[in-house]
Amino acid sequence: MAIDKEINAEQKIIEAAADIFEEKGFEGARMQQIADKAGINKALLHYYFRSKDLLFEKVFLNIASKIFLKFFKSFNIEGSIFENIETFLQLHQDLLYENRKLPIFFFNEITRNPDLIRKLMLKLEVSNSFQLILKQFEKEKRDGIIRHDVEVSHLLVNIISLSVFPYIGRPIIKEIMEEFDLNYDTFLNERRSMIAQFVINSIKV
Amino acid sequence: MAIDKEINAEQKIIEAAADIFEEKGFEGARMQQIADKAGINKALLHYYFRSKDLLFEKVFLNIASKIFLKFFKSFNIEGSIFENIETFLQLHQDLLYENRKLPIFFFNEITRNPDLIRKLMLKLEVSNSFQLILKQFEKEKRDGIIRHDVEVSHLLVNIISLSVFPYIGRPIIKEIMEEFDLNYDTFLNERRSMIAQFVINSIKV
DNA sequence: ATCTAGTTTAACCAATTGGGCAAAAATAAT
DNA sequence: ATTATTTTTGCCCAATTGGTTAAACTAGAT
Repeated sequence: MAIDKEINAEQKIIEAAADIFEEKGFEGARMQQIADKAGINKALLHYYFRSKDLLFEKVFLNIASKIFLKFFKSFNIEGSIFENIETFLQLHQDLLYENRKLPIFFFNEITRNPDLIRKLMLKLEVSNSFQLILKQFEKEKRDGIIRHDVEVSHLLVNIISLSVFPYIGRPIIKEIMEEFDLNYDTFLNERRSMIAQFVINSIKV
Repeated sequence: MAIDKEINAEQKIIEAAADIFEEKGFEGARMQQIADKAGINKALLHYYFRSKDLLFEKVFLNIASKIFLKFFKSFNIEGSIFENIETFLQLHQDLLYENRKLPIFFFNEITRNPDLIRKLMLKLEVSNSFQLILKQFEKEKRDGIIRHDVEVSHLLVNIISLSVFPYIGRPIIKEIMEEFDLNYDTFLNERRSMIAQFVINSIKV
């Protein structure tokens, strides 16, 4: 924390804003609250970022870029995706667990303002990265590692759905489970191996 | 529309509020906008519902109840779920397609205010209804219709994940698909049969 | 030491927002 | 027809919010 002292105002703002925006969303976040959390005067927010919109855009693209890069990186593995599916499903789960609040935040904000997606896609090469994954799936289909009748774009969406949705549905899943004395975090943990098995069963030849 | 004339103010407010809240969320919605859409004076909102919070709660529970009831109803089918999985996955997809904006709205609001879930569960018997579905799955497991190593609670979450997530991720899925001249609605349509196949492959004996 | 450029603050502002109130209009009861 | 009750409206209000501004502070250059 001694090193943290040297951090400049601009960076302090970005970090505080990330926390507040992630928790309250764009509409619910207050500039004053961000300033308080950053420990600076509210006017500094405008000095560095002009407006709430611009501050949000900066922070949003920051957060989303980091996660997407880590996600894409997880696919850079020797050997076929099919054979390593358990490995990087574990990586995804780690990523999700460390950023539980991110999914609902991300999807809510891009629904509110779809322009954010376009800006994100310009900053990263989102489409390209997805395309690379799909090509790898296609190759494994041709090589007979994956069933021939599997539609790869659906496979990718399926994997993401199975991983991400339980985090989006957390409040209701948690509440229902607790009614039956079950634990939500245990449930998430079970899914780590379960999702892999579920997917493998559906696509193995 | 001639009959609609007879509709009273209270009902007009509820319908207008549902539209606005669903589109803008609680934080983004404005009481004035709801009044305008309902074609009545803003003070009437408070006359009938006291506050924005109470109006929202009423509307939210209304919307959520309707959908959940329809969802649970879809499981009331003769014969095993496994054998009819295609049938009611179709029903779910119809339900989702008619209410595309609902999922992200619902999950965002219960994340913002988890108390809504508790109130919903008191109004309906959500836990009980889910429990019934799980029991049916268990029975089909014992009867050897479903693989014995399938964990039924995960199966249910998997099915819901595969169905619902593509609607939550709509903005980004749509944007990426359009980059490759593919159509999002077509994609959703393909999933109707695909999800069933994907699930069947994972749980058939 | 003082000048200069960038940084930070306190105080302020206009606009918006949820909400309240008293009068008016409509409806029901006598 | 008149009274009582409910519904609806116009107008107002205090609080909040994003944003501005001018002054004060800081540190490096001369």
